Amino acid sequence: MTEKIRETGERVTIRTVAEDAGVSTAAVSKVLRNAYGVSDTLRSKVLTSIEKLGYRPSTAARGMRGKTYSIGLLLTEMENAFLPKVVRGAKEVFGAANYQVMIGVGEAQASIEQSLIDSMMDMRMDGVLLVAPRLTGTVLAGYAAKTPLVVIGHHEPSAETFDTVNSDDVAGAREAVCALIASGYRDIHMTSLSQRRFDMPAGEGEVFTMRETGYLAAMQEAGLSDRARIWRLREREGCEGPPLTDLLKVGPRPEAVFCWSDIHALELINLAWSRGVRVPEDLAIVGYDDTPAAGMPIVGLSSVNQQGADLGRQAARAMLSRIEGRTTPEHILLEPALKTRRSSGS
Amino acid sequence: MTEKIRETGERVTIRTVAEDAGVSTAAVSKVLRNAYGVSDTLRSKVLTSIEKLGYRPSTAARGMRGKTYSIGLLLTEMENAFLPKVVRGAKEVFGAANYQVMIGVGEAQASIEQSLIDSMMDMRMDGVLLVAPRLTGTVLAGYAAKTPLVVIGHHEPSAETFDTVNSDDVAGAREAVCALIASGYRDIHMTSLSQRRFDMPAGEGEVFTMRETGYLAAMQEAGLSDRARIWRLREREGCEGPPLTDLLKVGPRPEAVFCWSDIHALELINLAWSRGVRVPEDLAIVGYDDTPAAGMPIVGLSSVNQQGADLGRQAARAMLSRIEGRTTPEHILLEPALKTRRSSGS
DNA sequence: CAAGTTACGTAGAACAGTATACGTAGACTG
DNA sequence: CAGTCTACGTATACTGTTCTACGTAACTTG
Repeated sequence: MTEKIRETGERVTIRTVAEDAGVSTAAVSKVLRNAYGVSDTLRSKVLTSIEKLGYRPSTAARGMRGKTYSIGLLLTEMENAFLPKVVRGAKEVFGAANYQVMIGVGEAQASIEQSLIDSMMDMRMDGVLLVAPRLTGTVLAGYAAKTPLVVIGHHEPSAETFDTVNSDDVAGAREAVCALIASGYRDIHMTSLSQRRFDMPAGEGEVFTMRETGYLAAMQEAGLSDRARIWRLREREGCEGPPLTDLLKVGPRPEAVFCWSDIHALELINLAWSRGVRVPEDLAIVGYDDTPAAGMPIVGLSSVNQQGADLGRQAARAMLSRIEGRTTPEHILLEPALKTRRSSGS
Repeated sequence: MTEKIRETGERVTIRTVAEDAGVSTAAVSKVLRNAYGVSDTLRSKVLTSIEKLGYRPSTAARGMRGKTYSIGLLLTEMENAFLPKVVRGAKEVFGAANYQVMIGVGEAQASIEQSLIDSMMDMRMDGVLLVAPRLTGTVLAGYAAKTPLVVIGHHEPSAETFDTVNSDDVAGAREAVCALIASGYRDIHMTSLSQRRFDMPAGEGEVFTMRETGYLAAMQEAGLSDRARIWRLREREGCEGPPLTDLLKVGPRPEAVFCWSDIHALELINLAWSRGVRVPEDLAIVGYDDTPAAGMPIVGLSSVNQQGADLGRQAARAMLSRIEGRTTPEHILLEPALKTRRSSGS
């Protein structure tokens, strides 16, 4: 009955290896997971067979009972030039721990994000790492109940079931605005996004909300509250719409603008250039994220660097410890640093 | 014996659904795959149970016998701003066919690329789509024997076992160089990468090789062969090294430079700006890929657009038809188009 | 109305691993 | 020298699907 050594076609499975090495499949499995109870002789026998046959364990099968040694990483969109560093940092740590990272791209839609997270769980990935998701804390908690979850770029310090890793956006914004004030600017406006949810407790929410808080705090500390103004632009609208062009009109034009992201800052700097508005003489600009484009000499955009690689690394470490069994939440905050370039004046 | 309805903990499997709907697991599976042999009554019974229980099929288990409805997409690196469009195009087609796309990032190292492809196959993904891989045709053929394989940005027109989708890099380069010639430039140089393999038949190889061919052809057609010069820069060295700065020295400085990629072109345009070399008056520049940075008004870099989204879409279509069973190879070539901006003169 | 199709469902093997219970040989103890 | 402990391997149940083979009921057809 066990004699049917019929050719299984091509695929070399754990059984092929076991047969070749003259041991049981479980023994092979043990060697693979270097579990307890394997002698050196057995181990080497199995290892040579694996080598000889070019065997690779199937992650799919593995996922049914054990772990898959893979992590799902969800990005909201690929266009944001800030993400590569985060990914690189995370991959560095995960790679060292022998985890593979598979990335899903959410196209900036909550529904796509959700279906991707579901897929990652369906694939039995060992954990899911979210970067700047467009999901509410409730939804996140729902996922956290089913899989180890770590979130980057989403402030939720009271979350009990998942970890968050963030740059201190309040401090970053404050630093940027303080630098503008120190350079002598007084009429400092800010560009931000339109709010999607209004029911957030203080200290929670999306990163741009935190940056607004930092902006307002810095303005207030300098006694400039009455000059503060936040231009809320609809997302994906770009800066072509009336709001941002209005910002450049001579009448109400501020002396300086703090942009919640380089996405806005770069559009603004280009818009200014196109209309002959000199930067920083007529308009100083500070961005956020310190993307590669900001660093191009021809652009020279001052921008807050939030150490993407470190965010990624810390998040990956949190994930690993959570996979190891940690259940107490961790909420990590990293210090950003303003990178000063031409666009913010002297 | 079948009476042990002991609580399985939490997980709702195909069995839970079958029990709830009062049918066999196979019936549920059939509904899921909408296979032949399911009555409307049975279908709706199963569907309501699925809905009620919030059941989701496990991709991992699915991978063991059937397909996983997931595609592995391998990117060489994330930094290249040309990739998002390709990904978006591919996701568009895959998404419509209900496939999930999981992305792996190769960090520009062949060994990492290989381990990612292996992982994707270990996860039993239904196909693997490679973008500008650093792998040889032989290695690619090896993978193609084991899984449906489509490659973007790697010319291998004689490959029998996998498909390729490319922009016509020879034509693109020729168009770029012809445009420069038409604008009156004669001393036109090119930047490229250092060759890694020299044993390629004509018509095969990496994209920059093709672009060199197009450059040389255009120069020859204009009788400028003796003025042609290719500066080969080591990869990842950036443009800080001696070669590229040399290019800007007054003595041998060309009138125009065709860069194999915006990566070089942007560095060059910034380098020129920093040194007071006017673009295009002192030096005209044309890049390749038409990345977002090239389109910024402040940069104004002319660049060859190779329709990334279309590349992605075509590749995804090829993948789907290959998964459906096609075995004859397809080698698709798309027409690029030069986007003219300030940097290439009048 | 018996025989032959056709449609619908089901049981159970298969897939490629993990994890656990259990048997055994050798070392250690009193 | 019998009894216990421990280290090591093995057998086997288990995971969540797909898929093949088969049984049965309803519907045609002669």
